[in-house]
Amino acid sequence: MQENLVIVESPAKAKTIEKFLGKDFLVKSSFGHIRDLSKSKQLGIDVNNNFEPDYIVSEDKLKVVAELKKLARQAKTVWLASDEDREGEAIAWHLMETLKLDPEKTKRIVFHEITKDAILHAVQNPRTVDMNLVNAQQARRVLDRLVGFEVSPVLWRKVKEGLSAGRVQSVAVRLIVEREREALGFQATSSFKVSGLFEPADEKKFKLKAELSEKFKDENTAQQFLEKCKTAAYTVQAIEKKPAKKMPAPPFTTSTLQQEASRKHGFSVSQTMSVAQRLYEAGWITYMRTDSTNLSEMALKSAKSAIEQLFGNNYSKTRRYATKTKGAQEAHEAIRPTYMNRTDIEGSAQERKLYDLIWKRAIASQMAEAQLEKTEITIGVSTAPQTFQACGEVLLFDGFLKVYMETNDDEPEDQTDSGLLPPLKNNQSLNALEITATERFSQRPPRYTEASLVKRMEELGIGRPSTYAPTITTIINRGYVTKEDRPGVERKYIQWMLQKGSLAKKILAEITGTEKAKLFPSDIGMLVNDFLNEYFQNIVDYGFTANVEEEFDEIAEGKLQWHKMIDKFYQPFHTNVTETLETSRIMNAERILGQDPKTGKTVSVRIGRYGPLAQLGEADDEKKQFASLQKGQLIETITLEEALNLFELPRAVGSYENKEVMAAIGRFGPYVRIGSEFVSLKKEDSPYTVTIERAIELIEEKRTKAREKHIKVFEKEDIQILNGRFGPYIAHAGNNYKIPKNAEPAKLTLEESLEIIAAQKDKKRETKSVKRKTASRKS
DNA sequence: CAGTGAGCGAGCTTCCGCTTGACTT
Repeated sequence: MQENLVIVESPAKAKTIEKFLGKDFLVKSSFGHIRDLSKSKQLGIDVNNNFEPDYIVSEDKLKVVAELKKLARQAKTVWLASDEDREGEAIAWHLMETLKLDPEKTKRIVFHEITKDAILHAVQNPRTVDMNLVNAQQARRVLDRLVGFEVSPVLWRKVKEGLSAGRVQSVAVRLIVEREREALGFQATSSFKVSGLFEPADEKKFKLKAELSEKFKDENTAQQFLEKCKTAAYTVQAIEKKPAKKMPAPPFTTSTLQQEASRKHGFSVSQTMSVAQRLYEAGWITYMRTDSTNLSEMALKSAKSAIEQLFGNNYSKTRRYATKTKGAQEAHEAIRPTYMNRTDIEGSAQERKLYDLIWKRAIASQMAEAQLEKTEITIGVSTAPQTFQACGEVLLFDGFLKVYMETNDDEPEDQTDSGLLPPLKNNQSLNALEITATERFSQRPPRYTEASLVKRMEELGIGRPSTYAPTITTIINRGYVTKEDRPGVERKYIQWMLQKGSLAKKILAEITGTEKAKLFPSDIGMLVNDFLNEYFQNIVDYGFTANVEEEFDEIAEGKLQWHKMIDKFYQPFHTNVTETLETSRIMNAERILGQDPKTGKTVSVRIGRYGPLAQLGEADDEKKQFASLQKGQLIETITLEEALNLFELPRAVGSYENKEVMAAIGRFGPYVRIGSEFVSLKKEDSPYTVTIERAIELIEEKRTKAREKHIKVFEKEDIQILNGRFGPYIAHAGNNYKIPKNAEPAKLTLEESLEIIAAQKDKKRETKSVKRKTASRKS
């Protein structure tokens, strides 16, 4: 039995460290926190006794704790090596308490990078658990419990059961609700942008595109300008050349990795995290939950040599990045490849894509800046004071751009023409081939993507790298927010063009406002947000976390007692909770839309037991009718006309096979129903107008498809050859198997089918064991 | 899978952060 027991937070880290420490050390993992506030009592906190927390070992940690307890008893020295931040220090303290460790034989150590030197150095410089830091964590934990467990029940009483509120999630919802209202209230304004296509008057070798320095507010002034252009002479007034440079971005943190993986590969935030987790466990990258942009000295060195080898000495430039993020704890390095010279890895397509991104970003961060030359040419118009500008950019030295360029959140609408500009001289005269004035609209604020929400949360200091993805899941699960696509709408715009001396107007169309995988608030999300804003303004204040963080810092420095800080917060907060329970009304977001012109009955919308609904008739009307609001409709914005339309469904379409055919909109979109048979409508059909002929066509189409579904069945062996969405496949014992390309599905024999199944089962097992192998070899 | 919307009023829901599998579609 080893004399030394080292406890870290993650099992992958344990494996790595064990290699460095050698035989005398046994390295184990606590798998994160081992204790938490109890839930059995009211709050898990005694608010009348200095907020004494009631900690219990979490259900899923009982086994780990039992094992660690046993090993700790057998060890001479226990080394607590959890992260050097608030949470890590608390984990160390909870281990002390729970494992009943003897302070005499317990040592607290920390290291910032996982290298042999750093770890040996840590072992030689042990300290004791920092109670101030632990107390800062207790304050954080207790505050979050108090807020979450006192405000949520208010929502159950006043809004709807099962709802939740919290310091982090409620602000995340607020961001989304406010952005939605900005978008809904947005009024686009338009202006006219003028561009010209020129060529030299003497030699017609090349063409040059340039833009007018001024935008015109309306069509009239734009048109007037074009009139002036009819008789104008154009000359080059100035050519200006300026050197410029571009700097690489710092290496990834959790939040920036989530943003780039989303922009470059369309990964969701949780997808990025689970792929990164696999890369970490296989030993390809450093820890993926970090807020630090720092790279270890070893990483800097190996990046330098990798860059020099791959691109040459002039491409390398060692850079150290300071972390600017509010509330960053910096217990880890930035996310980077374990081996900087490893340009590619084995793994799934997703793993390789994400690794590639991490490698490029880390390498680029240690490369020279790009050198550019920017050129700006000004073209004068003899009949008007405005000038045209052409901008060009020439790359003199690519530097870090050789491997990586960060993308932007706000996709610019028109690309500025970059590249080499043609050789022109001052005072050279030009001909205008065409001059166009195009109507352009101001951009509506875009809805948040998961990743852009994380970015905003990080800016506000709300949430931590380990909680960004789970927070998004929570607000979606509570029904506050949905992630969806919304189609754009067609918008007309005007274009005037001057060509060969004559002016012509065109009306063109573009699609605008398309949203893909964006976050939209639901009615309940908006209602809860409004409720919290009214009664718990301080909790959903954007500065709330930042303010309490300052106090947590004071606690960590030993300048403030944690229960005093909590007491100062709790007294007014709790009074507010009690008063709100007594005074606030039950909220259902009811809106009266007006009267139904046909019946004169009142039309209203509100949140009911199963979600938002429209109601025709007053509450005491015995014949009142209900209809659910449809996807994308909000109580806040629905019109009387739209609400009345909801009562048109379900609609009797006609009859077929002596049965009535109905059309309606369900959870999965518009459908027609005959008996208990449901058939989805196609994009071009509408449940309001679909005819019986069309309905029959759709029903028969579906029936034919269902008949064709079964290509072949071997009943005895439970094997079916089926036609699926992605083509034919084999179904057996609850699993599906691909049919090889060279095989003909209809002609497959039982033996061949069994072979296919067996072969693919083997493959599955193989890939699993390969993964396990790489994991144990590398980490 | 495609609905519901009133009501006895039981007994339940809920937070944030630190970790990794064990689950299902």
